[in-house]
Amino acid sequence: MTRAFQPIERAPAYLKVFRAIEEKISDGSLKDGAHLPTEGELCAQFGVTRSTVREGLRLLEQTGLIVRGPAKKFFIKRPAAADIAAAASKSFALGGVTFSEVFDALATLYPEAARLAAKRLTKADIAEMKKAGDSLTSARDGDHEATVAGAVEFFQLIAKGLDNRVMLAMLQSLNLMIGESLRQVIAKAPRAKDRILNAQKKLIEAFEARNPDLAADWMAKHVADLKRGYDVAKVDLDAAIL
Amino acid sequence: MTRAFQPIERAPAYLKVFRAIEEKISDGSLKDGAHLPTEGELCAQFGVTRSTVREGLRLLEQTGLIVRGPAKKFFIKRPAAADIAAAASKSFALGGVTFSEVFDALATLYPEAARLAAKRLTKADIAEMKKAGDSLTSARDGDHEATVAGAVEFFQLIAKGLDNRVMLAMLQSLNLMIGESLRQVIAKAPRAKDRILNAQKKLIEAFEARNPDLAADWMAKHVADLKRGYDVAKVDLDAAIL
DNA sequence: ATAATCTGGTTGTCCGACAATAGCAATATG
DNA sequence: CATATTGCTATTGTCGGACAACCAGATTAT
Repeated sequence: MTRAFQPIERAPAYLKVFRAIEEKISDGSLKDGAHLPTEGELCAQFGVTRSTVREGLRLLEQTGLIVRGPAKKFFIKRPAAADIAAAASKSFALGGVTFSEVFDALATLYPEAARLAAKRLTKADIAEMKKAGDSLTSARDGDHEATVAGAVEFFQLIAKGLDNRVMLAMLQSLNLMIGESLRQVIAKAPRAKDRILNAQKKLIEAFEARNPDLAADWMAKHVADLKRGYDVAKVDLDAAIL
Repeated sequence: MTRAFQPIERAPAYLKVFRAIEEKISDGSLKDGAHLPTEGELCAQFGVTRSTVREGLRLLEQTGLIVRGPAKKFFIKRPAAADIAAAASKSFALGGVTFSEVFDALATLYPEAARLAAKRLTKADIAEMKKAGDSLTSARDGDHEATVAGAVEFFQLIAKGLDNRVMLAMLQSLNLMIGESLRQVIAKAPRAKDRILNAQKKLIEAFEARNPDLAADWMAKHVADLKRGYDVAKVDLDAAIL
């Protein structure tokens, strides 16, 4: 039989509020940085009560499309790579992914990232890496926290230098997840800092020489080294991260 | 002056509700698949009103930690790779990433994914790929939708076969984002289907031969071919996806 | 036994209210 | 005059109660 009627779309009002605002953001009617009307104003426009509007706002809030500004007003914000990375890594953690999965991804992605980096990093990027390396060098030897920070910082700089928000978000989410385990490794592996510094030096050289293969190679070694660290530190690779 | 008092922690009640439930989920008190108490019950336990509880629930809902089951009850769900991928790709789209960024990531990740796949895919995985290939082969020639579906399906099977949820999520988010542009390419590139099928065949051979280098190589070609398709279809690589 | 109906519990939405808060203006203080 | 204090106002956060819509399961009718 021919269907004379389409099913009418039934969705809770709070969802419609959410979608309506999301739509306005994605099509550009609500520009990045603009602020949302007050709850009362939204009630009037949508013709629903504040409770309903507020439920919609909670959805937007959690999606990261709006952020609180001064005076508790909401401002439109298009999600940046860092937000996506943070949300993803949190979800991964809640989903119970293991160290081994994270490490696996790291070992797969980062050598290729390094390869790209050798082609794309600007002189300024490389200069920043050197500076970060210097500050790590001068850090007190037993300062594990500084070593972890330095190692992650280096990864971050590579990711940023790729000039690709998708890859940046992916690499950053790995960085976030690897942090804790790195802490354990560095605390227990005696010569970790020196080995990290050496790998960074070699990588920077490869970047400066614009030698993608060499960069990928050293990054692979760097990651493999980290892998050995896991064994030394007796990190259970099959355990869920955090 | 010495501070005698620490700032007392002030957070809206709805946020506390969210965090409390999130905490119970992540520490395992609320197991996957269990159902949340009714709103009324939660009100009683937290000592807040339904409006407040509901705002907290909206946050959980959007985070993907709870899903609606029968009778509109909420069930606990630890986020799966597919959820993370969907959320990430949506955020990327809202963030305005371009085709070129997505393609760039694709070109970087997938050859490595294929390399891993050659090592890890089970016979069953490969059999499934063959079957998918067969159904694509038998699809009507002008059926672009089936071709797109077949191409994406193949990518999905590789991603799944890696047995790594982190990589799965990343690859899936790329798959989601590439879908639309793939549609444009296939509609305009006359011999697209044949070339895709050929690449798939070669890849499957490499998988069966357990030859990682060969697999990576063919995947690189496959991706490069897609790249040419973009030129032919005159897709603006600097345009935002969707 | 199957279909139709009732029923209790739950969600979605509304209304109205009020305390807490933050920004801003008016005022007091030096 | 400049700065600190206070008061005002708009907005948010929370409350309580109310009711229709809805759904699963029990009950009744065919």
